Amino acid sequence: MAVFDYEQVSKLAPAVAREQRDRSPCSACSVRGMTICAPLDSQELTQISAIMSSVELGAGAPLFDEGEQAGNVFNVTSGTIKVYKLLPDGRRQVTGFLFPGDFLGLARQETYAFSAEAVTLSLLCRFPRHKLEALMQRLPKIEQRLLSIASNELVAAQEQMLLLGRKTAREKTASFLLMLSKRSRQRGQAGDPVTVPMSRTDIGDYLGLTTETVSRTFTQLKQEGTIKLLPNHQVSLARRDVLEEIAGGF
Amino acid sequence: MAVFDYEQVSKLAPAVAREQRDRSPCSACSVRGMTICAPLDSQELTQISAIMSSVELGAGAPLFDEGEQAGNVFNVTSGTIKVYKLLPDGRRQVTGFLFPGDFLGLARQETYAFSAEAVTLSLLCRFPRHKLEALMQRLPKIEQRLLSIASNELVAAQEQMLLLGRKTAREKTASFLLMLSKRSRQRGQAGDPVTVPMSRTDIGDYLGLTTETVSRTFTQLKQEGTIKLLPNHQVSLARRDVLEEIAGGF
DNA sequence: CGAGGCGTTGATCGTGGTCAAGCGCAGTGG
DNA sequence: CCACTGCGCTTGACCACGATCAACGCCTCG
Repeated sequence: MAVFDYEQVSKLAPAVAREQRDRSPCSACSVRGMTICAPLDSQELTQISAIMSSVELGAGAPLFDEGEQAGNVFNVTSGTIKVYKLLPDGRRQVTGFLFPGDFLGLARQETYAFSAEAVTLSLLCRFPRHKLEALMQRLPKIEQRLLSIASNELVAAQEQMLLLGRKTAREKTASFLLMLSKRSRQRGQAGDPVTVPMSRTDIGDYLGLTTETVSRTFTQLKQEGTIKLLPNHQVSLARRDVLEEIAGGF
Repeated sequence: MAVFDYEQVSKLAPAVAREQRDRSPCSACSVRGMTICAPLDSQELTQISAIMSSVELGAGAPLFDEGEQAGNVFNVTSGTIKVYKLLPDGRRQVTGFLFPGDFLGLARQETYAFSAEAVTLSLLCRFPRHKLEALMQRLPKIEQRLLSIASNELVAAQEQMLLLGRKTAREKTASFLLMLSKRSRQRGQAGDPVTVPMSRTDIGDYLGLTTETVSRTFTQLKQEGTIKLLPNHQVSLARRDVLEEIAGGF
């Protein structure tokens, strides 16, 4: 009942479900090696944890909306977040999925350029932007780390543009599964039976396709024996080599 | 004869046509306010100009190719550059056009993630990466500026993903023209009869369309009276309001 | 046990791609 | 000086990939 209760809360009181100002949880952080905290020593970790608070979001709970005052930046520590933009008539483009270790909220402007929402139950570290900026003055390592993160995201964004502009539905889908698998491995999890926590609609909005086309393409790949659809949002990349061939250089 | 001669050179000896190690041309730089040099005082400009050299590219001349060792970063001072990625079978996605003031080559990895090529006769400032990084240690302002540039590019990349994944040919084309106009104004040039220096093929590869579709859409917009096609790669946005309505919130 | 959300599948449609031809213009050589 | 060549742009006819519209099965949740 307790769990259920709080999921209710996360839906009703949007943005932030539960938060606490932990003293120094960073030392036990399982994804520290991949976040902005990676280059910091234990003394510096204390400094950054002093300005940090943690946030828990239930599945479907919004983190922030496009156009909102950009007061915080975040680090995902568990769960999956989706980031998207909308057209006035409701058409949606998911510009990215974020997993543990990923950074979120880099926006040099005053407002967020996109919306963010939890796909599954998620935990994040939250840093007030002005405090982080003040800290950056003293710890330039953080700034360097942010630049490095931004550069990597830029490379990924260009790859995604290639996918959206020039790949077929089949190629997009294969690329997507390989991307999930690669990122799963990067954070030390299994690369083969890969977890696909997001809905067909979310996948479609990420790949520039409709749910129906995504579903059909999955079925097609399954019937060829290239992938296997398992229970609990798991997909086995039975023939990774074929998938890579279809994806076309990813 | 001299001018003609050197255009020959730029086509035959690809990458770099002409270069010189000017002493301090930065003080006269017309686009300094929008580049990485913007936050520097005159003494710091001397330092950065010491590691800089300038590059001139003829129309169509490549600057670097995807996968190449990423030894330099660049600043465009005049002309137009296109940046693109290729699929193994030759399909191409132009991920961006660069104009005077734009920065190029940010790649935290060892190799370039994309190719770059001159659309028109262009001039660039070139900075060896390792030297710029060394300079960044002493002038953290540069690093901040780079982070700011990267953040802005990231926002633009997300906007482009929305365009590629979710807009129609008509919407894409309208958005493209408005983007050109906006950027032209940003660097202090006319916003209305806007210069469109790139070919229909380049536009198509940027918008995820074919040349034929781009051409047809231009014709359609022209016949409606929304735009006017003028000589010398000029396009008049006769009905900017209509264009903005078509573009759908850009 | 009923309701609603998500995923799958089928039938049909339409936007934009493909294939092809022709035009205009610039550069080239006779 | 002017045909010839080649490229970029346009236009037309046709096609196909993925969208749209619709129905249904399955599972979860109430």
